[in-house]
Amino acid sequence: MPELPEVESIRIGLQTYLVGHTIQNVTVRMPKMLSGDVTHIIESTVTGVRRFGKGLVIDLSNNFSIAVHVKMTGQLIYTGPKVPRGTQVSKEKVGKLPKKATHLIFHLDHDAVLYYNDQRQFGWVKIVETEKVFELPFFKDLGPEALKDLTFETFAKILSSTKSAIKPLLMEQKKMSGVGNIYANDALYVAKIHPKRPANSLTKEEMRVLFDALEEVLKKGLAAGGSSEWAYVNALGEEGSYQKIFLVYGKDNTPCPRCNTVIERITLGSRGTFFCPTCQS
DNA sequence: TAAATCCTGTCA
DNA sequence: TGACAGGATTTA
Repeated sequence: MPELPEVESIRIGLQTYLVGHTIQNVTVRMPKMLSGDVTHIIESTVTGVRRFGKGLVIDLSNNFSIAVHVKMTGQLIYTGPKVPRGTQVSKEKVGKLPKKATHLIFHLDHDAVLYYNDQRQFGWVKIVETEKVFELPFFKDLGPEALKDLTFETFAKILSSTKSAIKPLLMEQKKMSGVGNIYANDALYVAKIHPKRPANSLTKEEMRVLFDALEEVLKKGLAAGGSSEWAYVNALGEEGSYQKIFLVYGKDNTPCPRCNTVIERITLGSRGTFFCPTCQS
């Protein structure tokens, strides 16, 4: 499921290849995936791509933006000239496009195309004035972002202020943004903290260890180009590799890398939660 | 704070 | 064939 490292990988790809392209036309195959007036973006040129938490903002030359949240299975795939390197995108990696789950097709100049695919249709694409991006519900209430503006002091304050379980808390985008199920599970494993621990029961030292663990797993995710356990691919349709180094996520019934205890799976906040019952207390 | 909602591919 | 997964929002 795309979290900060996955969405950042998409952002980098779009920033590299999409910027400078002009949108000539848009094919809307599933109207419910798109909101806003599509005529506002025709003939406008992409000037930059920003990311806030797990949200993306494609900025256009006419002061409009395309805000995107890919949720579980959304994909933004660019095909066309790779401007920086001057080579073509490999057809093998991208696969045949459009496909069944392709809901929006942005036709660009120079025979380039941006596809929005979404198997489960949980994501959204919104056309909005650039200055009103932060009035959108998701962006409006976004908490400080992990790896960027989330300081340890703020992190400690967030944890101290509630007795709710630490793992679901890490995933609350209004408290802190960018962390989802995969990296929350792995960070708690690195920090040797049980996912059900009340957040305010952590000692200052444990909070520090967890803060550093979060940074560590997110950076590893970024270095691996994200994880492709589900539908995630980057802006060129390529998979990441972090799923190959999952520590506990999806590893139930396999031995703990540290102590060989069998990894357990429980449901916490209606999310799959994986941990080592020996290491994490 | 917990449960329902959206949706479809996957798996038992 | 039915249960299940799951981010964020909505409802109870």
